[in-house]
Amino acid sequence: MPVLHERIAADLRSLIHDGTLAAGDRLPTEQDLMAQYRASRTPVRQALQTLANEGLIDTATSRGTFVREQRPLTLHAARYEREHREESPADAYRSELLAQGRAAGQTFEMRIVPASEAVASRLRVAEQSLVVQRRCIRTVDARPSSVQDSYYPYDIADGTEILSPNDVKRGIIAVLAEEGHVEVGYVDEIRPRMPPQDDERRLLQLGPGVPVLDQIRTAYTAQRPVRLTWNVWAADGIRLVYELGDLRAMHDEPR
Amino acid sequence: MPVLHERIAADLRSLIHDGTLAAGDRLPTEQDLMAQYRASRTPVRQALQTLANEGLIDTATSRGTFVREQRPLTLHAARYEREHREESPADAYRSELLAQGRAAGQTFEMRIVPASEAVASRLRVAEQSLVVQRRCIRTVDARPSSVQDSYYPYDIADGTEILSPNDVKRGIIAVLAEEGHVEVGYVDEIRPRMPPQDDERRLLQLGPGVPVLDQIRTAYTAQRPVRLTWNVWAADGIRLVYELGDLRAMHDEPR
DNA sequence: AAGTGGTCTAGACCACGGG
DNA sequence: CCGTGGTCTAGACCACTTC
Repeated sequence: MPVLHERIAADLRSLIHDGTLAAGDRLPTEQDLMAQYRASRTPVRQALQTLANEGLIDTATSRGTFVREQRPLTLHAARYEREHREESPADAYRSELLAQGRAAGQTFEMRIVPASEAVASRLRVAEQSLVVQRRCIRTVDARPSSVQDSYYPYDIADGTEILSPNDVKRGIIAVLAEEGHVEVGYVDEIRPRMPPQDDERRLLQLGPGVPVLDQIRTAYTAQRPVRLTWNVWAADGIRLVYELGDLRAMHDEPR
Repeated sequence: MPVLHERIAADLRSLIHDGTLAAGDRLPTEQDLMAQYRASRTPVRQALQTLANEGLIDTATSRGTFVREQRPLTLHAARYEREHREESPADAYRSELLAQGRAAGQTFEMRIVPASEAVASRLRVAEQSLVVQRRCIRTVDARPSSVQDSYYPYDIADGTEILSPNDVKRGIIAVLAEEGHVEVGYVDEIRPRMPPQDDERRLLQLGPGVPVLDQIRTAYTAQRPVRLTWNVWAADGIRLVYELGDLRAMHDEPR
């Protein structure tokens, strides 16, 4: 038989998995659990920390411990259908959320910043040279879901709507294309990262110990990289899907 | 100023980041830290647990606490070059590791098992119907790196090398093609998952609290799904790269 | 045998949120 | 004000590794 804190964790995990404790429900207090297991606070708190690490619960100081919503968002990062339908990415994002019964919101912000090493090497510009950063904080069901920073070389953005501080309805990719920068492909890097920087924690409203997922897309014309889109997702809230090849005949959704 | 355990964690984190403590080095013992900070064991252990969650250290019972190797493996899950060069996936994997100065190893195992719900829905076979499972445990630098389970519908595998208990040199995709099952595309699902099941923890030699990344590839012919390849990676040890579109002119490597 | 991390007890004080 | 989780002290015993 495992040790006490593991038994407590296993018991609570079962209650959550079998639905006795549903999303949003409050768990027994630490005092309750101490009484129930005739244990001291240490193993009780260790069990709760384990579950918090698993993303099953959230603790709220002075209020209690609550079962976390477990509905990861599914996003098609590359989709056969879309490539052949000319929908703008922003619209695709919104319609994909709606299809999953989620409410999408976003805030925009435009800044001109010196390129960090990570941005410069991908856009192939000099470090510290100016790039346009368009930040989009996306919310799902009124909770922050991702921080998306898109970067453009300044020489490309200059004099275009890319410098607009607002959402560009037809999509930045279309703007780039009109300016003669037609994207022909992109490279996506997917990298889980252990707990985020403090500012990311705030933006995404993450508890400590919750990892994030970077999705870094570098888009190219036939000549050069023209766009870098850096998404940071809460790791336990996201599922990315890449569809490759000719899947016309295959359009069912795996679960 | 933050609380004690956060200061201890921050101090140790700095020592690791600035190289004072290098990969493989042993950290001060809990007793040392208690003396150094004139603290009790609780905040010391909490600090160490924080770092363990961040994937920075490993604790080894009775031996000490050690700085963890921090060199994520980069794998091209989809690559323009490869699609046009006809290298078998297994070879591509090995050569990619070699290019990063890593030593690759793998063990094979073949079993015939009833399809779980997750497998059945993706391969579009009945739940509990028989499928062929080929398990490949991959090691990098003599440490387990991923567990890869490939599943094939039994009617397709029957009478082919897919039932062989050994590695198939030219690759299973080639075998499938010879049998008339030519893959035309695939769907990849990328899903971070909070700490893994106990058996996965053992196979991947993961500490508690370390998340994993599922990469689930369902490959299709023009008619049906014929292959399901389910990779489980230690989340902090992997970076996946997808190259899409015509990137012939663009073949530099982002960092 | 000595030292290490893993587990657990029994207390304490605090800040914060809600009646 | 009271209950909650967050932090911390000061001990204890254990299993295991290393010498």
